[in-house]
Amino acid sequence: MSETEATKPQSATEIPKAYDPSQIEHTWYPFWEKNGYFAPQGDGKSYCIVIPPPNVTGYLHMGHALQHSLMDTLTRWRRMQGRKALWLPGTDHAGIATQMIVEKQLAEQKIRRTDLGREAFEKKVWEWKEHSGGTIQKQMRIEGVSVDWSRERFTLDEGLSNAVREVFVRLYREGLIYRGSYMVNWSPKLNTAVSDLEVVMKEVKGKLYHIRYPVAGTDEQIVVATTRPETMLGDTGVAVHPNDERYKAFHGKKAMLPLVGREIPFIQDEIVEMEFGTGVVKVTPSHDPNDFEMGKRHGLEFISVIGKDAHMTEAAGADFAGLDRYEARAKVVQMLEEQGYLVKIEEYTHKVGHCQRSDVAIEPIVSDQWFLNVKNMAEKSIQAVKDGRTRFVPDNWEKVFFDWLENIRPWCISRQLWWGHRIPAWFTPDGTCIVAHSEAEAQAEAGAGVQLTQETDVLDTWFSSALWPFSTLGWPDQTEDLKTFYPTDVLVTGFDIIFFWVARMMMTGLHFMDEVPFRTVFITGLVRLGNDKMSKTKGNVIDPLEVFNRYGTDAVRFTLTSAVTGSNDIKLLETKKKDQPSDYPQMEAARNFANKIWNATRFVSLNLTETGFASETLEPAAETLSDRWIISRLNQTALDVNTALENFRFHDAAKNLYKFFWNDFCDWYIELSKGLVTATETTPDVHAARVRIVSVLEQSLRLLHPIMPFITEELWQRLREWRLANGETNIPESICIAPYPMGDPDAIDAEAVSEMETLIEVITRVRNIRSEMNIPPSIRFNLHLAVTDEPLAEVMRSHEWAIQRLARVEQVSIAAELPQLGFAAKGVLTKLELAIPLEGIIDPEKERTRLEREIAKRQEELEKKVIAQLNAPGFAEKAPPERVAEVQARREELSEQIAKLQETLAMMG
RNA sequence: GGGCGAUUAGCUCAGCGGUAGAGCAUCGGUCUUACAAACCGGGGGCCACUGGUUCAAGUCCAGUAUCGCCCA
Repeated sequence: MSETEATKPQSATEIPKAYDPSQIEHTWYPFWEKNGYFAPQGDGKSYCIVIPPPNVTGYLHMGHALQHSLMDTLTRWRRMQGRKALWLPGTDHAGIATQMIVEKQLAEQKIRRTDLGREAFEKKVWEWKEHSGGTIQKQMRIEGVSVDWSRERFTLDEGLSNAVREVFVRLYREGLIYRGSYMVNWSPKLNTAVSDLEVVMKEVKGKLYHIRYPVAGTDEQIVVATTRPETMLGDTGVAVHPNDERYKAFHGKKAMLPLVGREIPFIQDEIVEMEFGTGVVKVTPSHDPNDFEMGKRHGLEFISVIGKDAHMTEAAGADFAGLDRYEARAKVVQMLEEQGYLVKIEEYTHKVGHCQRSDVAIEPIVSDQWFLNVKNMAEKSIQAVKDGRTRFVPDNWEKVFFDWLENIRPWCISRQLWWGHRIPAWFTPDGTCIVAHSEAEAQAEAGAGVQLTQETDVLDTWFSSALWPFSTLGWPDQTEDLKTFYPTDVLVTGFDIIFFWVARMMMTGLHFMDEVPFRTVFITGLVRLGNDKMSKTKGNVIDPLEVFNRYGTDAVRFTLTSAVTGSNDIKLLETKKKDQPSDYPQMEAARNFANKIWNATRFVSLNLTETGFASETLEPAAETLSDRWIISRLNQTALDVNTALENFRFHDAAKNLYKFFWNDFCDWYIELSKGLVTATETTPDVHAARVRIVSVLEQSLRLLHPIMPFITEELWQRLREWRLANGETNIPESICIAPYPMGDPDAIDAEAVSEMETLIEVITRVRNIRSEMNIPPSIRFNLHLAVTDEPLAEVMRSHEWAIQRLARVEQVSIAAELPQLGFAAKGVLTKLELAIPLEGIIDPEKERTRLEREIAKRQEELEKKVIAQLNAPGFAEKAPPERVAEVQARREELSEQIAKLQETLAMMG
């Protein structure tokens, strides 16, 4: 649909009978986007959310759908409240993932990236990004997200790259970034170092090899146990605990390394566990993190026997050089056995670090890498949360955050990849390292004519993501956006990236902006299908686009939003069907809700044919009881929804809206309004009823809009036409910039609420009796009401028509007492009694059973709850007097009701 | 080994100190002039277990069990 069509919805009377999301979604997004509604506007207080950037070549999954729904709900809500709201979109370059994909594609053409060379390869990746990028943005438009596309950023774009270089240079000059030869997690598959976080521990069934090492100059020998016998080729020591009595005699001695023949010293180190194996461990400083530390502490030799390709190096000796690490293991074991050094092999299950991305076993190796010392920044981040400058919702995540930051180690930020931000460091021929913003700056520092070679490594993608909340707002320039929107208000993300991303944004934000990057972090749960995590490999995924298409985007958004309680996982139910796509009952329910909204509006619209009265001509006093009641409920709902959203209680917000719209507005208000609203002659009362129902509906749509943007805009626009024709002025062009109803406590009329509740109770009781007595709806009967409270009697008298209509009653008689009626069904309510003469309509036996059940229900409550509580020791003395009075009142009420019901029963004979 | 979360109606979940709730499912009824994707009504719960605090405990505390997640 074109923009002009979008701004001119069809005439209200032509509203289709059934809600069809495909007819209305996709039409409004271009209208919103072209009119710039999502750019921050006005002079309100700023409100900002930065999106967790998805992979630039990624596509939408249910996790995005959930988080985007929540961020959009918050942003639309704040925008409608008049805040200067900005939701800033963007994507990240996902270094490893993207490079892997492009390498895989090249591999299909039998090309390796090294064949192409760095520049040509990078060009390929950019080409691929141009080709397959943009998918996620298109999908986000389908989601209806109100992001400001004009501010969209990409981690590798010029501005952000500039910020990355600036941060790197500053941290280097502050001594926090350093380069050095340390043990890192090496992925032999990806051929790069990865950070501690990118290593996942996996349980592996392996073997524990016990190997005999002779003690030099003696006949004695010790036995060491290892899961990685191939590393023995690089052993440069054996270690025991200093307190281990068993090995005191060996202090100062040397062991003879089998197969190699090298003499290696005994060392004592507290890290050795006396209980493990024999209490003696082999020390391979170049291939184990603990051994690395021990090697440093004790000045051991570092011999690398495994290379970056996970094959044995020359240093492993002629027998092993060039072998794969696992082949080498077999050969070492075989040779040890042949030479009599192998004591035994045990089955052994242990945890082995695996590369998160490629799933191969991590090889700890020593290599030159760049590190960021985050100790200080971590402490400041902890403090910021402790001070409440940033809070987590729910707050139990704060503990997780603290625990990790308290034990943090330097972050290895260099990656041996080609796709990413190249580290701005240059080396002179003599090995001097110069870190600078640009090659020109480095050259100036090195002196003209000095040959410079740039560092080939790139930075961890998370290094650039860590800057996201300020780099996207223009930093290092002091832009207006940066001043206006930093610190941002809310970050919505999953618990899985608290460490990867949230903590790191906190650290850099505090360091460079001297202020937290966000005030609140809302942590979402996982979207599951049944009990399982959705995963592509398992094939149990829901494609958001498929369900958007089937149930409507609004319905899926409502489903997800209403399922959010704290950080609990969201379990989506599935009804599997043969040869057809599964059904999702929760989404069906939400779609039915959308249909309800649709049809309620349809009902109202169908009756909006008259425009002869301007709303100003209404008498203010003409409000009916149901008007006062629905306005009270509307305001209460608005108050509740605003409070719920303030507190990130999305389920509460959605539930309140659902209840109000369906159970109050549709079930009662519309039903009660029908008589007037559908009248053929337009009297002032009729017109007033129409104006009021439009007003309540219109406000309801505004309340619903942040969660269900498409259907509410579509319907709101239809009402807008009539309102304009009816003389209303200053109506905004779009619901998304219309004010959000805040709810007014003064608009809540307690008397009207109470009276209306009694009316509802009467109607419901009559319906209940009809149903229980199996009286068909076609039969109409008379109703007698006994009301002593005069104002309430007046309510009943003035709403006789409502009782007649909604309870299908012929005639209503109202008096202080019930008349003698012969055989009648009786109901006892809190403030009144009712009777339905049923002579000849139904079997008295049925009524007797029904009455007995009514009595039994009350009797049970009276005895087990009320009397038990009143008689409980200490209740009368210690409970608050109001409470005691309450329970006593309940006792009176129940006793009275029981007495009346029993009387009726007795009269039946 | 340490920590976190869950355990309430057949299912999915709210409720977190004062009469056990919703949606879906189920059962019965309905062409009642917006909606059968609907309307009206009903049934269904030792709120995991064991103790404790309290006049009062799904609700607070301690422990147990089962399940799930995170860290080592």
